[in-house]
Amino acid sequence: MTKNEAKERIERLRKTIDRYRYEYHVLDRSSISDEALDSLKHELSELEGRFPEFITPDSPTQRVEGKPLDTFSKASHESPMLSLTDVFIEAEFRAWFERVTNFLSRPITPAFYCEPKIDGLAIELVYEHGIFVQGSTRGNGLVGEDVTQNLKTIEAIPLKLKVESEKSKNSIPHSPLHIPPRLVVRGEVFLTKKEFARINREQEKHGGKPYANPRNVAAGSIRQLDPKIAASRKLDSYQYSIVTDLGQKTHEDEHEILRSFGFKTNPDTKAVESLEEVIKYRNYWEKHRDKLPYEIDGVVVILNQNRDFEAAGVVGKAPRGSVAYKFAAREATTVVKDIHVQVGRTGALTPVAELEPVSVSGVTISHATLHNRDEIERLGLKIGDTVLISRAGDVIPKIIKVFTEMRTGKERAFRFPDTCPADGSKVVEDGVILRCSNPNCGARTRESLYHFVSRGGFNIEGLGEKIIDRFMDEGLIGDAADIFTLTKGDIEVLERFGEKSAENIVAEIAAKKEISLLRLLVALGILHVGEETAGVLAQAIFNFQFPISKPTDVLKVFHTMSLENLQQIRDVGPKVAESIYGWFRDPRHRKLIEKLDVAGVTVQPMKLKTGGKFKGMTFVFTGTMESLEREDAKEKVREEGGDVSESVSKKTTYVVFGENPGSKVEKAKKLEVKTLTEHEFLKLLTSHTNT
DNA sequence: ATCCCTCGAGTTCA
DNA sequence: CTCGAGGGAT
Repeated sequence: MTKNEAKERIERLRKTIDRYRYEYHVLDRSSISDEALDSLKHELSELEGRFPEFITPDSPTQRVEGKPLDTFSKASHESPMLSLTDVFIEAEFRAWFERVTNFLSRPITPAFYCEPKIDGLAIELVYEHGIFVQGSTRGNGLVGEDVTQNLKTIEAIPLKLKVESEKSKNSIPHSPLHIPPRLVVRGEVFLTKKEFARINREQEKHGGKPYANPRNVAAGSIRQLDPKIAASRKLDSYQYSIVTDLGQKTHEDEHEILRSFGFKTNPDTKAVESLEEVIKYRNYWEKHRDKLPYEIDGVVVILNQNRDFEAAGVVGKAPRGSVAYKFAAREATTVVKDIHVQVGRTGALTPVAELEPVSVSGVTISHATLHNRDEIERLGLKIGDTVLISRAGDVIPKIIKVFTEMRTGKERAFRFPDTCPADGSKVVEDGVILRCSNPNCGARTRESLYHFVSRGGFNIEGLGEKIIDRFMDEGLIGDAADIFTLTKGDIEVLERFGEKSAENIVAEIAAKKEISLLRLLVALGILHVGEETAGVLAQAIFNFQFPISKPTDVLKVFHTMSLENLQQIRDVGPKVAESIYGWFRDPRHRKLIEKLDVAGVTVQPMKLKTGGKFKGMTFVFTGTMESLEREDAKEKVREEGGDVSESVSKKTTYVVFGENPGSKVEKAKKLEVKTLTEHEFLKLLTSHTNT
């Protein structure tokens, strides 16, 4: 990057950040998430680090946050309300503890108190003789806004402290004997995800733009002049610390005392005694953050011994004895370097964005699919744009927003090619999808081969895309049938293939020569025929007029069927029928099937179980199972006459879940569909009761 | 004609 | 996982 380019980018980043910061901090209303804003700020400070000559005093990196609004009267804090230093990775976290130890210049016992870091608004509450008298926001740390009236609408905040009975006083070790004349506590006001979603639904119903995050709405509600608005939003609040000295020795004590006074505290906090346990706690919640009813972006770690915490003092605007151990951001901003077009098995042209690599949810992302032409238009994306990306379902990278204000004018519009990038054939439209018109397109042949050997199809392990590419490029194979006539000698002469690996591949291929009718139909890659439809077809044609034992039998059967015949089959309508009909009448496909026969591929006789014990039931699998592969499990269900589906609906009989189940379990609960663990499923499978 | 349910296809990274 | 669209129900 040249100096001039850096200067321009720095300026644009500042402008963009300022705009969203204004929305965020002053209007409590933002169209982007904090993570997106952080990502932009991060790039800015990095650029400023490389080009310090461009740092200006008004840069967002130089600013101090949070000035109180004039609309509220001011409330001074008894002691400054500090912010927290962030750490993201284990090494940074360990470094923090080392810094503290060094600073105290004495070894301290690693005793920490951990709590979820809620995405909300920090508040301070003052009680006099047990009565809530004042509540305030953080403001600039020294002076905040007096929002007492609004805080009074929150049910989780007691208006009057609870007085413990003599009996319970004894059972709670640190419960104070008396209500102190003055008590100052701090905590967080937040919105549950559910309430946030409800408010956004309302908002959209009235034609407004949805809010980007619950923090903004919580802050906005508390900073309303009209308490009725705050009351209409069901805000929640946890308190987490006591400013007043009541003789508490640890942070854990403070939580206990808070509870005894009738404050609501977070139930998921934990006192631990080692760095490892903190890391475990943090990683646990990173994985399970969706289980919590509120948004969190990390965990707060504090030295549990108040003596240590206080001795550690303050560094900058943050206490040294505490850190925010944050999760990897789920959103980040980056730049689209280019857009290229991929050709799939069906000839579909898919645009893919090449990104400046960026870390999202702890994984470096460098590509993101753009699906189709419409998607690019919808986003208004140009090559060179600065974009916001996330991972759909925490897996698939996705561009969610284009920062048009970051444009320099050098961005190029992307033009979809009129010809296939792989072979130059004409491109034809098929709904929103563009396809290469040439059925023999090289890219399509290649993709079809990948599909042929994939799980679902012939399931030839050890024959991945890289190796297929290699074999094709070496001229060893031209189509799927050639795979079965590969010999050890063919392979072992290739560079980087030894005798042993050649042997393994050949053995694996030979072992998969016998295939079920269902998988054969999937492997062929007929448009609109996936696993489900293949299953239905297999049922329909097996023993149709003659038994099927080899690939050409399949060919014969389909040649006896008219379009009308095909449409008699369940789940087969005009489009699917047309596709199947045409496929088997294509001379190239006929030749392929004949070659498969010659190569020795055979079709397993189908165990046609009428009235298996799963008849009429539909199973959905999710997560990883220990004892058996997902494909095998599906097979077993089908053998017992059951159906397997990929999506949960009210027609689903059972959802079977293994390790790390996806969202399907949630959906099952919502639809009141029964769920089974792997163990329960196996028991059901081996039981002999016909239900 | 219209809605709802499902299926198919394509996609990323380690 | 998500989108688009095929198929079947209404």
